[in-house]
Amino acid sequence: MYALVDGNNFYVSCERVFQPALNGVPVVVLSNNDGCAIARSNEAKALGIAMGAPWFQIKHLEASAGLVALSANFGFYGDMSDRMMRLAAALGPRQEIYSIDESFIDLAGVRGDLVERAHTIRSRILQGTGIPCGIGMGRTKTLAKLANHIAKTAERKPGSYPEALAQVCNLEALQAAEQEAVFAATPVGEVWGVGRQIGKRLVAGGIHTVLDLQRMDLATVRRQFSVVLERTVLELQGTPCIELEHMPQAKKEIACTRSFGRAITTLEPLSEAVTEFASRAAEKLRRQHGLANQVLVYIRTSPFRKDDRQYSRSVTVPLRRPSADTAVLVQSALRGLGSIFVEGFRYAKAGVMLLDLQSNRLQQGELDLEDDRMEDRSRLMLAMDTLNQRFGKGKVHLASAGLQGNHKQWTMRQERRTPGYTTSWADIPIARA
DNA sequence: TCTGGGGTCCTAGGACCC
DNA sequence: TCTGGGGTCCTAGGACCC
Repeated sequence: MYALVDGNNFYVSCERVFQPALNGVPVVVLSNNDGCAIARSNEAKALGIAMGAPWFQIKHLEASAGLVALSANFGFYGDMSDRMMRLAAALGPRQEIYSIDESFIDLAGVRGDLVERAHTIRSRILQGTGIPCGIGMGRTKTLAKLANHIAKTAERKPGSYPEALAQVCNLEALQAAEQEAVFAATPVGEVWGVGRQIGKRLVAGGIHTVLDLQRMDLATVRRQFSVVLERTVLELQGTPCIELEHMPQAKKEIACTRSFGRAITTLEPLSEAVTEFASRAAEKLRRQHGLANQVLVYIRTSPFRKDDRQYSRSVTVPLRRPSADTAVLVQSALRGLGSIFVEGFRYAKAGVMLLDLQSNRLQQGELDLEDDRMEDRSRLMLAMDTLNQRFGKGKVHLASAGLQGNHKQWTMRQERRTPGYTTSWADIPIARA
């Protein structure tokens, strides 16, 4: 048995903790560049705002419907997430932190009334962090996800499901007929692993609900779709195929990519951006004690600007030896950039990815005379990381990232940023009696 | 004017080998 | 008259997730 604990409208809920005036108001949190809505309050959903809706298309709701939009404050959300995860962990013996607002809990060996226990944990999270969440439980991770969706929908849209399933839903506690009714009332696209494309194909084939999918013939699913969807059907039928990942796995690739605040046409600001992206990626790589064997860099124009001539290219630069050295990674990325940059386009986005990662504990011994120099380099990297951690991101960086004070042409827009309530001493809220 | 960022897994097809 | 079969590795692209 598994549970899935999931914060409701997570980023919006975080903001509401410190701005209670936002309760009951339609609120969205915007992606980087204030580009599109990535979290919506229930009131915003009720206004018909879709996930990922571009801000410029819904901006008029500010005036007409009192919509409030905030720039994403990921540092703050990450801190709230840690607090929530620590409380959620008490639900069972093992926890997998699946995303910033979701964790799976293995319920093996947990005794007593699971629904009651889940309600207790839910209250503790609400009291301890101010974040409301939904808890779903089932025999497999896919069923737990589904139960979570049912719990949240039952709360948000009374009448959609039995009232008793609101906030906490344990599918195992339902009678067979009740479970069938609930599955028959849930569109197939809500299943974990069924996205837009597969959902469309399923519906075209007459599979409309979770119940339809659960009853599909496995061989047919495999033949017409893939082993991946077959696994999903097995999980819906109660056969576990996806294990709980108790320990966080080392990343297999690390990316840092950004859209620019406005279009870039020349090489110099692109070089600055690529330097910074490679530096950020290198920091992440060192944090997981990894080394990269290849660096990929890409640049592209905006596919949304139909009138612009389009260009999109990437190149992979192999490294002479595995490395986590910012200077090595930046140089490789810049060399790659030089090979794909073409004048005459309006660039909207660039990115650096570190690929073919390995652990630095497995480093191949090398017969060369540079060992001392390499030692010095890794001490330099450690010093840089420590300084940046202590005094703030990017305080120490390579000169090609652009000197501070220079106004960077490519930085993103963030016009509605809220304070770092729990992550910055200067921003700590003050309580008044 | 204006549309995010960071991941994983699977598959098909080509290159290459014996 | 008339040119095999099978395996592995790599890459690009597509689908999914939050």
